[in-house]
Amino acid sequence: MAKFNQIPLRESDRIEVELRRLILTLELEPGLAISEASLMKQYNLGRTPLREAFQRLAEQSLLQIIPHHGVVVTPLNVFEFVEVMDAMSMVIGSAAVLACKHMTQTQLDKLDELVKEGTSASAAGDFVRVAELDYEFHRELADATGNRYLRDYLLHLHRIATRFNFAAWKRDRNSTPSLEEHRQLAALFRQRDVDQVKTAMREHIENARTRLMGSLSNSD
Amino acid sequence: MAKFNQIPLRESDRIEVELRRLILTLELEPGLAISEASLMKQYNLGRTPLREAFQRLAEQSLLQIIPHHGVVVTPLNVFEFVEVMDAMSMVIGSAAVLACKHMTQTQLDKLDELVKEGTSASAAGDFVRVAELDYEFHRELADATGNRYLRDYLLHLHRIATRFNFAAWKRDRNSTPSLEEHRQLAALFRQRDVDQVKTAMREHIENARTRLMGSLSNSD
DNA sequence: TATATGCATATTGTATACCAAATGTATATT
DNA sequence: AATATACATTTGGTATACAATATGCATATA
Repeated sequence: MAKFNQIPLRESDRIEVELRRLILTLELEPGLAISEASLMKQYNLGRTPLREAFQRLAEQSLLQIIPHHGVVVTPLNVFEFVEVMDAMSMVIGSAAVLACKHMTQTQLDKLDELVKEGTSASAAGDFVRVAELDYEFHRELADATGNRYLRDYLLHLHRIATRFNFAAWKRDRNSTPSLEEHRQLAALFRQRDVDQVKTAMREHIENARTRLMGSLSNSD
Repeated sequence: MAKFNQIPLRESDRIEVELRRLILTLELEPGLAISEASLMKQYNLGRTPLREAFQRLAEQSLLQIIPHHGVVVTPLNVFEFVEVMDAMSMVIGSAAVLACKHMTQTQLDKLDELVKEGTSASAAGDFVRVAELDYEFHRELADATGNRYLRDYLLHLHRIATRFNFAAWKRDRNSTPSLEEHRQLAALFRQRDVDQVKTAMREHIENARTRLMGSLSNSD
């Protein structure tokens, strides 16, 4: 009788999540060639769930499958970064307006909580956690837009951008997402100040762009 | 020495393309449950390429994989349609501006050619072909933006919308994409009239929205 | 040297058999 | 009617074998 109540976790889901984590944090280096055999041994998996995870991650632009050649972690380059941020800039304004209008009390509280957690994670120098919370912050925002397609797009772009965030941080430990801006944004959302939210959100993105461009443009 | 020269076509690619075609044209009815076994026999395939195609199509929101239950063609409902069109509206203006600025002579010619082909396809009552050409038109536009992420997003949204186009057409044979608007747009692109292109493109989307809403809102 | 050719090898792509896990349905029980 | 149980079906995953293709290396040719 139980119908989709508790989703069983497939092996392919587990490895997908794990690989995505490794890719986003750059623990799997951009451009790295991945072989099925090594991952099969390393994670004690069969080929089926592994290959299915590959398909999904490739569809998410995190892997590239070159037929009969192999799987490669999608490389990073500055041009791609510019395109992601350009794309983000085009929609973040509309997204912020929608989110501001629809955001629930619960979501507002969640934003505050994320900022608080982020502050301590930042103080502890836990960049991985900071990046996670940054993602969660933007997820609340994306959810609040109430538009599924916009939501998925925003989070897709954010994930792509995350890799550049890590790349910048690895070169310059001072290059971290701005907690202060998140705090400010959370406050503006609570005030339901649509115009200010829109402006602040656009600035937030542009600040992230310039901050990362500085760290990324050292060679490469 | 030959390196990635001619991409070999995998079975999983062939079935992915075929299934996508069937889904977009509604030959595979929204909500339909698909069984591996039947498709394996019907297309004389093994499970592996079939299941990998499923993964990719699910990632494209065209299929839904419910673990241990089955694969379902993603259902259609009016609310989803509204969300797609809202999402499209948010980016189509920026996209049009970029495309207008970057469009090459070759692409301008291609637009004219697509309009011409569309006219004859429409005269012949070949709706499938009209829909194909509509997609190609928007693909040229999306390509011309020069932003990969924006491009992929636009085409993703267009594909989702395509299913609603077919749904509307099946209820009302007079509900077809406006060739005249495409013709007008092609002319404006050629004139490099950014402002007019932007306005016309927005109207094009809104017209499509209202046209389809009329056909879709009869029950369901 | 440079290029071309052919073969051996490794890896991916596909097919198949088998088992485990979950679901849906039918039946039985209260 | 509602709940519980048993069974059949389907998918998820493993293991294995084989086919198809790419790569590397050795050799041959200019």
